[in-house]
Amino acid sequence: MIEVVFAKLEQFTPLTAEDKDALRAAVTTIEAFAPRQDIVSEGARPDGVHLLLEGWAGRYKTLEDGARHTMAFLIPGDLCDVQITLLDVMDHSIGALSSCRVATFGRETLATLMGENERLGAALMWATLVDEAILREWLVNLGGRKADRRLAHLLCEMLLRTQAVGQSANGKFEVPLTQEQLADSLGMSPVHVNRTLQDLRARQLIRWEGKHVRIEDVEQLMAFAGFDPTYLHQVRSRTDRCDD
Amino acid sequence: MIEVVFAKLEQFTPLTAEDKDALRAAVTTIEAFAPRQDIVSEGARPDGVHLLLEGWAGRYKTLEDGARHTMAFLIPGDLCDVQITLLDVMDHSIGALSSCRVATFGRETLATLMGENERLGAALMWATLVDEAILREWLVNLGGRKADRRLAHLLCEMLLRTQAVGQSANGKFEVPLTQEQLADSLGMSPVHVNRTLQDLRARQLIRWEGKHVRIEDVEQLMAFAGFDPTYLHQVRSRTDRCDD
DNA sequence: CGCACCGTTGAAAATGGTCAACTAGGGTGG
DNA sequence: CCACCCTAGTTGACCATTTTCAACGGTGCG
Repeated sequence: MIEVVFAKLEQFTPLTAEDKDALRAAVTTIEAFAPRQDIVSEGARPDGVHLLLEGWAGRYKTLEDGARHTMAFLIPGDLCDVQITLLDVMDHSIGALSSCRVATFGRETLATLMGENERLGAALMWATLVDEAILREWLVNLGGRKADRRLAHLLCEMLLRTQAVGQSANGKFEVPLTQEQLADSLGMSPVHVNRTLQDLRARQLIRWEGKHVRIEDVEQLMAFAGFDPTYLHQVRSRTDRCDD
Repeated sequence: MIEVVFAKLEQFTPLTAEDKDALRAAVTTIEAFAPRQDIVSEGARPDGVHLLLEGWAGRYKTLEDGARHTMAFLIPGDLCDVQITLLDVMDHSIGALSSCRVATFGRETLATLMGENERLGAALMWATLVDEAILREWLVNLGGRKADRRLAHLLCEMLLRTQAVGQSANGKFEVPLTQEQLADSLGMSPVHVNRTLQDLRARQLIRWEGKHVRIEDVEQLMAFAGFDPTYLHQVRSRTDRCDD
């Protein structure tokens, strides 16, 4: 199950069997989380580094008025908090959006591992830099694009990211989110997300079946969204793979 | 002139005279940039790490339609690209917003320095983590707050950040930006920035004199904006200082 | 069966964008 | 020194997008 993180990291550089064993050995616990449950809470000083194995989670803050804003979607293979824990307190929370399984690494274990194993260290560093690049793109997406392009852009990103860890096939992937959770990340109301999704469906850009999205013509959706995949820094290109 | 970065880093931890000398010695060049000139361009692979000494710069991307979105304001003492250059290509640009002076560190010089000097390494790491925290807060600001609160929130941040490097006194600081540049960072039109500024002035929350902003009652502005300074992770509190 | 959650719809209202014009100030060339 | 021009800030009127409120239908589950 931890294999998913290998797929993630190997977008950047191939890992040896020893690298993988070392990572496997660094895992201290594996826990399950229910939807809406916090994996790491604001104000806490977590003891370990969390790796998402199954399900989706979100990085979020709660505003004065009680509204929630999601700053990142975390999918299987994503590390939640490699660096952040170096600061005194978490300035945001990480919460499960669907049912999740989460592995925890000991903080020091991982730190020494990154120090000793240069390839692994670089791969983990690359992963956090990509997360930051995604954050920047989200800011641009929110600040500069209208609702329909914005949603389309998010879906393009989801396609490429799920593809990279073998969670999509033939342009079809699972989005285990409610429209409200999507709304919280896009800075729009749930109602408008609903209408915008309908609009994208009407334009034949996407197909939505239950919790699954299918994108027939990726080129067309990317053109509509103004999507440029450079920011994902997926060095080694990857073809679709089936879920295992 | 490089002293400004000491003020910045000492928000996190005090530096010794040797630390400061080491940093000073790592500087290879100091350059001037005119407004609208790029300091680092998208697509480039910069050779050094840039430190802003004077003036303001912005991290930005250009959208499909030619619009520009600013993802961060950089003020004196800020490092532009400590980590980003580890990736293959810059996925965004850094441009001067006012007249700037910029110091450049040799990439390797700084890397070995961070490796050898633990205190300096930690301070620089802290600085980049804070930059990331600011990015997250901007995302929330953009996604979750209406125009007036959003602008007010940005001004609160600017006050605290300029204060921290001795660039503000008695709630008054310079904002060397046009309303259009503000608009590019807030995801709103220049016209609406103008009207929103007038609104804040009418509410007596801010005073705007030329390129200078004065905030009489910080508490009130923060309350209006829903501003919580935690995300700036200013460990060591600092009082106002005069420009030198 | 009934409750809770989610997606969906309609209509009214608010927020912010666009367009166009006008002003004020600073610099430049005649 | 003045005319000119460019930029930045400002204003008004109109329009587009998005939010809000309220209601309804389906579905899964205790």
